[in-house]
Amino acid sequence: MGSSPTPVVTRFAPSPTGFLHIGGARTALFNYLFARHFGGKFLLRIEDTDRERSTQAAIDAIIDGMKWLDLEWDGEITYQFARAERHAEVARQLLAEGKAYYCYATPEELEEMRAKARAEGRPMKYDGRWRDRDPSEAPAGAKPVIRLKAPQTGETTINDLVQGEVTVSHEQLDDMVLLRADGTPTYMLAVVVDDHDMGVTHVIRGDDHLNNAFRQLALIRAMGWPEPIYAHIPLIHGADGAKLSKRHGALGVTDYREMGFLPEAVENYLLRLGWGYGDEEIISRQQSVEWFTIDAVGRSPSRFDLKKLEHLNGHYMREADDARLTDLVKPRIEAQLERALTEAERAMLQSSMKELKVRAKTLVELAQSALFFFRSRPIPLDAGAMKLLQPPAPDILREAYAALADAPEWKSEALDAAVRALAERLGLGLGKVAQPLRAALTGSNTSPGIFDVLVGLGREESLGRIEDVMTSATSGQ
RNA sequence: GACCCCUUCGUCUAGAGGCCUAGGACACUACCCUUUCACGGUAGGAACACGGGUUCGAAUCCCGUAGGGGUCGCCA
Repeated sequence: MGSSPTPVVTRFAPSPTGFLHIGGARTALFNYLFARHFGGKFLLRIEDTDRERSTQAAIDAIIDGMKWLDLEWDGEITYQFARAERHAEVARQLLAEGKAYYCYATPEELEEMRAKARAEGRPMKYDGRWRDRDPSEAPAGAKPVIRLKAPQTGETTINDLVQGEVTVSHEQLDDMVLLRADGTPTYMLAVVVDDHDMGVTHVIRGDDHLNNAFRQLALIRAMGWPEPIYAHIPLIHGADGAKLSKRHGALGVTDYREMGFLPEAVENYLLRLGWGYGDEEIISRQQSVEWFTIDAVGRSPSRFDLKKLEHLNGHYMREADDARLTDLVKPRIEAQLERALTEAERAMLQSSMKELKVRAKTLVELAQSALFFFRSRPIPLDAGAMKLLQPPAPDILREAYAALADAPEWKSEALDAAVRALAERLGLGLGKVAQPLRAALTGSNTSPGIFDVLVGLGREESLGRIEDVMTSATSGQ
């Protein structure tokens, strides 16, 4: 493993204006893995300088999502807004050094400027009209912003760990606002100051920030601070190829928890989105820390594929501990049933988990498939079950009832033997007997193995359910 | 509009000049297993955006074209 000359410090810096979305989660994951790979630090900073849009609920949701994915950050969370005075101090320093200046241009003026630039096919940037003007020319009573004097000639090349060498001409840069008219810092100022003060060595973020990097670098250079290493990772796109948004059903990372996904499945999926390690598909946390390198991240955006996530989730559910799955699925079942499960029922659920989990791709499906165990008699029958109970099923069930009732013990092997013997005696395939039984016992045409169902349900409940459909078949319709 | 980035099966990717008649995974199809559904196994269809170079040889290097994406706020 390579060791960095300086300790690696990465950071995840979401703005709390909504939940932790799936793209943000991936950015956090990459930052986390990169730091852990090098034995460095992974910091969390909440960019709450937009007082209008930042909410405590969003902060809670982000932290909740990070914890769910087990992305443990080092040290305390940094809240950007709390550092506003420090940001302003940097702006004033730049002003004092002549590297920044007051600008009195009004919003209307700027709007007009942009419209004109666009019409003339020029970059839509601030034209620097107050750059060299004397503040004495300022309109009376107008509140100025502070702008950075950005370089106007030459070019900057960033050696991005993901994007490679990217060069932008300084003519493309404009004098960005550092401090707003109300004295609060802009994002551009805040990130640069915070990253510096926090000792961030590697800025790993979405490539929607690639252009910002050049402007931020101008500020860093004005301050004479060390430049961080950048890695701009491609965004996740929806199935239609456009930037992921709510429309694509890509919600907060914790919405995937609601949808019944396991965090390790989401993590594995996110990791493989835009990154690969040979033909490896199933990758543990330990392996990913060991294998992860940022330069192996692809440069092209990738699309979100729920099917693959489901497949991965099915895999991780099969591997998951039965007790853990039981705890996760129990509340879902209770919600459906609108009652609590007894201790005995919980135990039964757990002992059936081995059979149940191989058939489900999500916890939602798992809960659904386990529901029949806890229904009270007579259990509801779905369309598939009704079909299986058409004649001659009732007659077969009568025979089955007797055979099962006579079984020497209520164990899988004994019941298996009894039912097979019956099928043979009737000259039928096992399926001809098992399917009606399944319908009677589970109310559906799909379920775990019929003998596991019988054992799980127990003798009394099983025979009772068979009896229910026998009687309703004779009396009904 | 300007600038920046991207382009291998439907999707995620392997591939860093000959190992590629392009590999794996998801999805799909067929078959096997089988009491149903899954799981598992086997097989199959499916891609180097296009056009020029460079080279003995290009998915891999260069240049164009087309398409897609991103950014251009006193938002972050």
